[in-house]
Amino acid sequence: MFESMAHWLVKTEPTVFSFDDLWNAPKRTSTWDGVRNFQARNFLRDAMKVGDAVLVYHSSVEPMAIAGVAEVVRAGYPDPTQFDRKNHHYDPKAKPETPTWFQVDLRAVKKLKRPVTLAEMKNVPELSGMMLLQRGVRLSVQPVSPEHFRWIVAAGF
DNA sequence: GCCAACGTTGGC
DNA sequence: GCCAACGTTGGC
Repeated sequence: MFESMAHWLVKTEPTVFSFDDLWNAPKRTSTWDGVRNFQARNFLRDAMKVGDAVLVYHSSVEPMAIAGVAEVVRAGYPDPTQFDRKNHHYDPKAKPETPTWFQVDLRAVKKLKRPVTLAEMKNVPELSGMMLLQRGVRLSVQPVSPEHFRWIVAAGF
């Protein structure tokens, strides 16, 4: 079971929702909603499983960095914001019978003592294959190899 | 604030 | 089904 645990990275703009917000949420848990990209949706819907480990990355902020580690506590289920007309993420084409967008629930597990910055990661040869660091890749939910995951957690400890 | 890169939409 | 136009992401 443990060996099949997958590793992920999710991006968030901390001005909207930060790792600290997750850390301070009831039970340190929150839904991870609002993803509106099909490839990311597929990971949320089909691939992320309870117990999977997740790096939480802060984008569009100084410094851009991995802020902490979370775990999946509920696997993919329909994102209700797609049906909410008043929500910024409302999708008029989505139908409750056949939801388009999915979310998971995440629980904060570990706050890195030292955020691991994008600038730092770019200079680490071992991380050069990370999807996050590839030119033009802007997936907000992406898989991470166990090696890359371990390197980052160790660097931030 | 800029803009490269990418995803989506819609006319044809 | 092509592809130009448009919108978004997200680093710089």
